[in-house]
Parts: sequence; structure tokens; C-alpha cells
Amino acid sequence: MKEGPDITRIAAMLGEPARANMLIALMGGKALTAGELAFQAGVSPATASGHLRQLQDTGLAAMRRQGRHHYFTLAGPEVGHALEALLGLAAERGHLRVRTGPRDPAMRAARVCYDHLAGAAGVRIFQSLTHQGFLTLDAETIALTDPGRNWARAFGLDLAALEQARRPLCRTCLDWSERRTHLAGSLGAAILSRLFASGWASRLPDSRAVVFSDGGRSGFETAFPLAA
Amino acid sequence: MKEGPDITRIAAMLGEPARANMLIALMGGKALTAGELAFQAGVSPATASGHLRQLQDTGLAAMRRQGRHHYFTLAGPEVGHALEALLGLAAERGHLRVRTGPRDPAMRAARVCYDHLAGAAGVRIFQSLTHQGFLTLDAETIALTDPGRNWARAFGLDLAALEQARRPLCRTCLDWSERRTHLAGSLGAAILSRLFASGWASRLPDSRAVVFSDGGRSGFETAFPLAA
DNA sequence: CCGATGTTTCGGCCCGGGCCAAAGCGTTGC
DNA sequence: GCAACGCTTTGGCCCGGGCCGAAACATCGG
Repeated sequence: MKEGPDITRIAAMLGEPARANMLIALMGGKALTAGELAFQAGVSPATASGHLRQLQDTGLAAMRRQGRHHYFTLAGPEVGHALEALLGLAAERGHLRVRTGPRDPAMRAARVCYDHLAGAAGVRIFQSLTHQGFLTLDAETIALTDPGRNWARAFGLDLAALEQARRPLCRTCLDWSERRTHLAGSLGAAILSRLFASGWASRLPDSRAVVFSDGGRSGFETAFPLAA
Repeated sequence: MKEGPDITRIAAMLGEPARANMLIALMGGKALTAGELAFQAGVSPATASGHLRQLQDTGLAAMRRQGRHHYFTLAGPEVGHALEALLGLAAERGHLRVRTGPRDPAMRAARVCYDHLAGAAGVRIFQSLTHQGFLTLDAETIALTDPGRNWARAFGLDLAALEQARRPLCRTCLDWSERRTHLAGSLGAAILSRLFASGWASRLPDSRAVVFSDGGRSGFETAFPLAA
């Protein structure tokens, strides 16, 4: 009965509040320094350093040194996806963190999921693109159609550069708040950066929540119409 | 930074080898007694009992008393899916359990994933049904087409009964060994039971691995042809 | 009833691992 | 250079929780 992968090392990492807090903070997609992560997790720098080493050893986090700062990120999109999956199960089982504050509604509306947009707004993007025939869902993967490629260019994305990347262009990710699929992959990431660059949306400080400006909201709604 | 669900309770459950072993044993879909789970996990009955209580308290396992036996199962399909997701990340990160024995190839070929078929054979079912136009993938869900309904009836499934159930008819589940989608949901479960009932396949004792009989294999391959 | 079997509860041992303060390295800036 | 800053390492404390044996509880068969 000892076949297959070993869950326990990874799960043990996520099972410690300090480490889980760090990883969830990193789901914002921004690289954070060891000190910032220590603060987020509510532990001393020394303790945080130990945890961060473990996260690297298990392949969940990656480090980049820059001067005297050490910047950490999730080790890859898959880590973000696994976290979102666990968040989904936890939400379903009613395991909630204590201080579910006023930011919670904002998180449900729109939030950063590692490097792409999740929440109601993320789901809307996905549905709009599929209903307009810009995305097709095949047996295994989802892909951009030719009309979809035109749309992407019109939206201001550099498709050539995106397809250069090693990671898949399109990928689905399951949402813990909406229980629906939203768009991940390099395309999902590019759309999010476009939203930020165009000033339509911006991040709430120290949070994964994303808020739209007034003009941004209406622009978003016309750019991603729902089924006619 | 305290919004959203709390991962740690669930992750801590999976982070302890004894509990993880129990849950993985339960992924076979069969209800197991406390004693059997104790043996699977390699701990004393007393220890196992404590773990099983915790698994129930966190909503991961469910118990049904039957005489002096207490039968345990996973608390729902979502638990199985979350486990499979973690297994996928662990496999990708190279965290392998120690004694990866001769049963490993069999597991990759075909295994039970909670209540449906996974592994190469499970992926084949999914691909065959989609290529033949029996399944459609919509933005959010997958569904059986009208030709698909005819196929299902011809295959000996009681569609009316399946649609009666509260759980969705079709659902996708990501495979740790194949890294592809396979079919879950009540339809996936029904197909698996049909394979067992028809004698085409059977379970390896004390394992999640599924083996085909000689006739069963050829029957399976004609019943689920790959793309023409 | 009484003993056999399966499961849970209780008590106590003990180890892993989280935690911090203090000391040790690197890097940056003056 | 030297001092300030950021991070890591070390050492030691301590608590949570896994583990088991023994005893209590439940169920079944006779």
C-alpha cells in the first residue's frame, strides 16, 4: 500500500498556520521579502526564516536574492492552484479564519489568484470569452480560437510573447468563492496586468482584493459582455 | 489579512502520515472498518480511533455504524478530488512514498479514484466519449449529449436513476498519474460499477489498482475507441 | 447471562517541531 | 573603514500531539 506520491510533506507545510499564512500572502503574486512574510505570519524573523527554508526544500516557494533583501514567491502556478483547491474544500466545510472582515466581500468580487484574476470578475471573463466563441473547451485543454486571437490583440495583448513562454497559454482554475471556473495560464495573467496597466483596476493595499475604478468597471463590463 | 477559508485544519489532518494513509485507503471507495484502517495506517486501534474522530470532526470522513463494526468512508467526492489534487502536486514535486512497488504500474494503468475510474483507462473513457460527441464541455460544466444518452443506455446504465441523484451527473477530475482529465460524477461511478458487474475488470485485493480480464480488455477497447 | 470481538476512552510517555533571543554573515551606504 | 540593516543560524525552552497499554463500553453469539 505504499504506491504513489507522498502527500504528507506538502500537507504538513500547509498545516502550520505560520506557513499557511505566508503562502496565502504569496498568492497575491507579488514577491515578498522575508521580513514582510514574518510580519504577515505574525512570527519573529528568525522563525519565519526557518519556515521559508522548509517551503523551499519542499518545492513550494522560490527565493531570489536582491541586495540584502530576499524575495520569495510561490514556486509555480500549480502551487497556487493546489492552494485554491484546498481553500475551496475548507470553505465548503465551514472552516473559516477568525476575522472575516469587510474586505471579504471585495475578495469575493475580485481578487488576485497568484497571477490572474479570480472571484466574480474572474468568472465573468471566462464566461464572456467562451460565450463569444473566443475560447473553446476541448477534451483536455482550452484554447484560443482565431476570433479569440483577434480579440486578444485588440485588447492590447502581445500574443507572440505569450506563446513564447513555457507555461500553457490557457488553463482553468477553480474558484473557492464562486465554485466556478476562471481563466488562468499566461493569458489569464496577461489580462490581469492589462487591467492594472489601463487603470481599470488596482489592488487594495496589503490584500489580494482587486477594486475597479468607476470608469474601469463600465469599461470592463463592455469589454466582457455576458451572454446576449 | 484574515479573510477567507482556513486551510490549516484540513491540511494538518493530511499532514500526519497515519491519517493520510487512512484517507488514501478510503479513496478506494470501499467503506472500511476502524480496525482495517488501523492496520492500513500501521498504528494501534486506539491511535486509529483518535485519528478517525478528528477526521470526522473536520468533515473529511463519515462513519456508519453497523453492528459492532464502524464503517468509514470519505465524507464526499470533493474530499477525494482534493486528495487527488494534492497527490498531483506531490508527484510533480518528486515527493514519493518509499516502497513504490510492482503495483505502481498497475495503478497508473487503472485505479479506483473514490468511486470512479482513474489512470490511463479513466482518461481513455473521457477522451473516447468526447471525441465521439457523447460529452460536451460547456463553460462551466460537462454534459451528456442526446447521442451520449443513447450510448449510455446501450451500455447498460440506468440514466433515470442516475439523474435522480443529488450529485452532478458529469464531473471532471484531474489525474495525478496522467495529468489529464477523467470522468467523475455519478456517470463516472456508474461506468465503473458496470465494468465490475460485467466482469471486464476487477480490483486487486487491498489496493486501488484495477485489472482487466483478457476479454474485458478487448471489450473495453472496442467500447471506448480512440479518435478515428 | 458470559465470553469473544470490535471500538473508544483514559493516562502517561516522549519526541518532533514551533518559537524566540542572541550571535553570526552579507550587503549597503556614509 | 564602520555602522546600520536584513536575513540566517544556533541553542534552548516548551507545548502540542502522536503513540501505546489497559481498562471501559458496546454488540453479538451461544
